Amino acid sequence: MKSVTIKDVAKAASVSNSTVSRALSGSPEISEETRERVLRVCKELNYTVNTVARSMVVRSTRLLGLILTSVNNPFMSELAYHIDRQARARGYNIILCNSSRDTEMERELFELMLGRQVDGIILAPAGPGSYESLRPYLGRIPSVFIGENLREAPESYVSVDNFRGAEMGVEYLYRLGHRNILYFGRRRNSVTHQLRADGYASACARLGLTPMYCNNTFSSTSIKYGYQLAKQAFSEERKYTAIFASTDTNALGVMQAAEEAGIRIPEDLSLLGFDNIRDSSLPRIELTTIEQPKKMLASIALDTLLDKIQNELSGYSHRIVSPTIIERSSCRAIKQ
Amino acid sequence: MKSVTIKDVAKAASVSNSTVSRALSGSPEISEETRERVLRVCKELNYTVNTVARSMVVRSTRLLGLILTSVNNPFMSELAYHIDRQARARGYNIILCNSSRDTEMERELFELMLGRQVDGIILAPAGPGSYESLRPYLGRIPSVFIGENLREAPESYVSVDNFRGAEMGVEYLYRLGHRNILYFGRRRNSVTHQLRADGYASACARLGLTPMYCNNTFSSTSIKYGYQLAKQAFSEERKYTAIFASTDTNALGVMQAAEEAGIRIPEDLSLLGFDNIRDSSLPRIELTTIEQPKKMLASIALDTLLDKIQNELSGYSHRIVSPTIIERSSCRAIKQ
DNA sequence: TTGAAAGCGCTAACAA
DNA sequence: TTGTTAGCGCTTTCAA
Repeated sequence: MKSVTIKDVAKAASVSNSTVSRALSGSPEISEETRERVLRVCKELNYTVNTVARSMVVRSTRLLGLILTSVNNPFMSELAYHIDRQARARGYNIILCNSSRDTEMERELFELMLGRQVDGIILAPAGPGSYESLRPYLGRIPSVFIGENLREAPESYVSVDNFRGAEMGVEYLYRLGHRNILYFGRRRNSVTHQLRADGYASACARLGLTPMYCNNTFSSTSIKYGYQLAKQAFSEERKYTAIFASTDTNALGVMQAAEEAGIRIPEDLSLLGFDNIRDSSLPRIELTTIEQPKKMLASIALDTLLDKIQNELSGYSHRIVSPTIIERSSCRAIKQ
Repeated sequence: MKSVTIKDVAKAASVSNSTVSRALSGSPEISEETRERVLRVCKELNYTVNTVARSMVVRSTRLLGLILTSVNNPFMSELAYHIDRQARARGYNIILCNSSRDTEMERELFELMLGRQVDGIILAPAGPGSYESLRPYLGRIPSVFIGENLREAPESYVSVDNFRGAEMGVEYLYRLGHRNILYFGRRRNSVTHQLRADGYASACARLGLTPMYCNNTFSSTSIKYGYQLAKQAFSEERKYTAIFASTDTNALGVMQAAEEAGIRIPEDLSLLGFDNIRDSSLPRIELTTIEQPKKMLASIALDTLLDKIQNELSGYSHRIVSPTIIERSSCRAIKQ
């Protein structure tokens, strides 16, 4: 498996190494004649450029680190897909890693990426503690965060407007006639979730509703946890006509618990989610939800990062995109 | 953003480059005393090893190429997740790419990975044409395929037993009393799908059933296509009591069309899938299906690849894993 | 238009 | 135990 190098090509074409390099890079300082000859020899010898060697001298790998909490999560995998497609179109490849929402592993991965000389890093923070943990490295490489977990930090990030999204959700349910709305799955250990809960509270205050919460005591969000939480909630008297779940996965858990408890959605209870993961559009699920525009988040994250890299910018930028509401069939209008 | 090199450390610790290198690599040919001093200086200077430079000399990047048709597909993203986790545990990172089921793009990506000097490649082939297209590169790098699309080729692959899985599905439905089973979504442009259809036909023959097909005329499988196909199928008279869908995504499409057509699952029609993607376990979906053990596929693919890399094996191996049936609630027993 | 030579940051012989 | 040196494959001055 010994591979063909520029040297081999040079010898075979009886030119110098630099001439081969010039032919390959499309440099103008070479005659059309020799370029053709060199390129022909490259073909014959099955020459493939060694990007690693090139990286060393040009001081750029055209590699981007993508650190997610888990690709095995529909929101993240969609993000990863779009980031890869767009990065490739611009001549970059992606090194993918999963932090499993573990701050220490995230730090390790960040350092690893640094060692691999990636040109930049896109990171979905494991949690609000990520900033402190990553701080020592942040000045050393262009990076962009996805989500609002690091919004207090002087670093670039792109996120959906979580606060506004939650407000929109409440307003929507209000318009449908709901006056008693339970906010389901509030979590304290995430800025994103804090913002959603705040948006909910703010809209309630404005509309004269009394906020009601069902707190998520688990460390993360999942269908399973949502199910357990909802099961517990359904064992008590229901003082609400609608549930606003903090995430779609939570909502899915609610749906499952409702199914078991014989509570019909939307006939007996309206259910609104947040994120619009792929599962929510499935037949029989048809969850009405607040959409995070994933493709747009991916685009902006990438643009922001490449802009930093290519223009060697040192400042930071905060980009917030608007959520939209996706109406499906888990919410219904009720009479007062 | 000028980074600290081994040279800087050497100077600061007043030793030679090689001593620093030795301290870092945990070599035994160095005194404990100097090692500690060097390591301390590394800390102080925030030294991070330049993996790219190291790769050049050790002729190994500890990077693996992972070429999928699309991470934005629950089966693939789960695979990607497990491959990443296990690769990292063994000191490797993953460069992720999406071929979008495009053979030409797949070829480009393969070549790109070669140029990036990855130590090996795991690839989920775009289609049966992939082998011919990739052939020129195959001898140049250890690689493993996922799925049976390249089963005729003298290359390593790991796959679930698609033929057997389909047989199992038919046997299961037969045991429930079904005698008229429609095979839904047969596709010709994929060996995997051909094998599933063959397994279905074989079991039917053995059990004395008449095979019935609903062919997928689209180039790939998705909920949308499944829905369109099923809508068409439901406009005609139903001569079957059960549908065996070639994939879970197809089954989900069937479910949606059934919902609209007022056909109840499983009361009016039993539905069986293949793959066991995450969506299938969702509340209200509860699709009974043939499981592909994704974590195991990931493990075996990685083991096979690393084995090839580390032992410089040149042969190939075929690993077929057994499918299992996951009973949920989309199939019911009927009386003859 | 071409070639020679230096050097990117690291490891690995070989010498001391 | 440590240092010196060469070299991985490439690009990029600088000279010819």
